[in-house]
Amino acid sequence: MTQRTHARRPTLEDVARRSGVSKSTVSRVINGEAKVRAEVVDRVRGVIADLGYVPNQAARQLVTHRTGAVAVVAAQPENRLFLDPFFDCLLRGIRRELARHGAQAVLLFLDEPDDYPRVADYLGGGHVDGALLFSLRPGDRLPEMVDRLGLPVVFGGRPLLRDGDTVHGHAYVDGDNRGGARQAVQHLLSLGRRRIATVAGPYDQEHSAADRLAGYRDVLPDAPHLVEKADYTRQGGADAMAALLDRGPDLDAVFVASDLMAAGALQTLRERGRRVPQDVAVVGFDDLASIAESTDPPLTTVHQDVEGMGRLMARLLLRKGEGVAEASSVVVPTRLVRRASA
Amino acid sequence: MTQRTHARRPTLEDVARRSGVSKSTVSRVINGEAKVRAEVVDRVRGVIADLGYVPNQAARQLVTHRTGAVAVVAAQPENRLFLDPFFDCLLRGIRRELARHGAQAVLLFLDEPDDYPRVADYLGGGHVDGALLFSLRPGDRLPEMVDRLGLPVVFGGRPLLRDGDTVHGHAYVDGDNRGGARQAVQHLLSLGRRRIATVAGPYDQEHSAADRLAGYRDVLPDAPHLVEKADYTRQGGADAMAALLDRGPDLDAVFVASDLMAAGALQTLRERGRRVPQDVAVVGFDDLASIAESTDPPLTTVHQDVEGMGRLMARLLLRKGEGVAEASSVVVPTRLVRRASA
DNA sequence: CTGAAAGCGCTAACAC
DNA sequence: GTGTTAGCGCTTTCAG
Repeated sequence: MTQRTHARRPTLEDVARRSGVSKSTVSRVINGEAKVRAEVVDRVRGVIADLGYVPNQAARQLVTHRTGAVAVVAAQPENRLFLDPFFDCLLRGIRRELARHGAQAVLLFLDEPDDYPRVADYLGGGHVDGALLFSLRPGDRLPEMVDRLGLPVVFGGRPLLRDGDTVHGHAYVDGDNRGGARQAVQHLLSLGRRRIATVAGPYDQEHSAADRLAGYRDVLPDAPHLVEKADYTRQGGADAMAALLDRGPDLDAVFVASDLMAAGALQTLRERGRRVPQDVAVVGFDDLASIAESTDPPLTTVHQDVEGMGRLMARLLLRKGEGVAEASSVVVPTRLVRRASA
Repeated sequence: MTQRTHARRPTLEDVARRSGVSKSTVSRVINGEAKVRAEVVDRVRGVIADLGYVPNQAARQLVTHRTGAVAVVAAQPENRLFLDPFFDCLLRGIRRELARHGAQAVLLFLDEPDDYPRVADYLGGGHVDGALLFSLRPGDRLPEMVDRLGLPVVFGGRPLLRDGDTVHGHAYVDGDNRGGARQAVQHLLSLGRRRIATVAGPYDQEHSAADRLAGYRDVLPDAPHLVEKADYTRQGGADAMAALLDRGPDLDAVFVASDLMAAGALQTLRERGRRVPQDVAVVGFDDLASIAESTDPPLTTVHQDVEGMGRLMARLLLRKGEGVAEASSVVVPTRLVRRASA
């Protein structure tokens, strides 16, 4: 004898009847069309409020083909995403820009293999007007799944495919990872440092990491490379720094491929009694205020406008949804921000 | 002259025509109903694959009133959520349980005031079958908005209302914050500690923090309380610990209301040259593996089955959606996990 | 400015 | 087993 709690929700028809007008008129009021008498508008609005009427999106969607929602899909390997302020910042940019256009961002996670078909169904089911895709593993099958659905998509970071090549026709937004890394290493060089090591990101997994490492190599073409790979986490950075010190005790500078890892590296350096920047100069990457400004010493790092990148992604997607030809990809420039660590 | 990229997507009708059966039959095949000849099933399946047909959820939803999606809504004050493994863990539990039932979790953030109406519209628009609500500020208006929509809802943590009272009839899942805090402080007492301080959470903002502080007071009814409030962040914990040491240099134990803050507190203690646990015993709260097991020394802390709480929330919501009477709220027990810090 | 009518794509009785 | 028939709640021509 359990009783359903909610009565039938009021429909457009109910509102129409109560206001003594037709459904069309109510619809016009709701959608803010101009050609309705002010008096009628008020009456209808009143009834809507009275009844607590909320439009049924499914019905509306069925005819307009628009949902007002955009999916942000992120693979979440080993919690990385959640603990990295980078994503937080990017997401904020996305949300703000979408909000400006009245669209709701909904975040989906890709975690276990089972998630793929469900997420693909969701994306294909017309729940959203488009999707922003992130941190997919190389060769991830989601891009093609989404392709087949004909859903507008923009990638965060240049997508890495199975064959190591970039998808054609897929719009993406990325920072200038290689150029930024060059700036960082050149700066260290200009400081007179000669034994410059690097803590790289997971360059076999992510383009950004591979590109930053390439930038390091660009500037130091024949130096004996002192490279240690980490996983973009703070702890990973700390461990990699330790390994670097073991392998090259005489290093006098290090380019760390993310601020979060750099924070870890600084901690290791402190524990090992190296002064920063006197003994070892450190440059990070990202310039996330929450990290770079509060490390000890504050971090010299490569700045990316992360929130701006998020906004840009949203804007590209929205434009794509409007059927504007090929939304082109964009690479956002970086610049070095000097603080105390180098 | 921009051209829409995608042709009209195939509909159920198209599939029916191509397979030489009626729409109903195709519908039956799709929804896995038994009473269809195997031969027909195969044929229809073939056509579906050929055409790349994907059901239009809006249409389906319009008649079934089900979406297969559940919203997880979280206020995200000052990035806290994203940087706290607690939420990560909870969310994992939620996602796993929902996935088991074939439902997709979609995460929405409440950040700026503008977000409220949009999120309320989204929730009320029939995009989801229910919502899981988190970390709302006291007196948050979302609960009533959602109430009016008649959307099934379960809260994470006992909801704090404007008048400081708990909503009636709202299901919630919470840890035994007060009891857990008592266990922690009693443990410190049993260790022979007598000057027991506490780093509290934002007790004016969150029930969990208020309850944990109450538990501390329960055990130490007349001791001179050494309480410092922080904001559930690592840095906040570090700062609060410093303040505590300034105010009570002779303290010999501290109960810190979250593992993340405890990690910060340990760092401060180390910097101030206090040995843990010899000089100061430390107990945390949450028992998040990613933190508690990797601090130095490993953290003695109050264990909560966070992932389990997430699963439970999902289960309660699903049950509610099925119209099962009042899904009751549940308080999950805690237990002390001894490691090296106390 | 407003109303009538025709769907959008799907499911669910109900017949056959 | 399978087809027929109504809608679900909304927007959108098209008349008036």
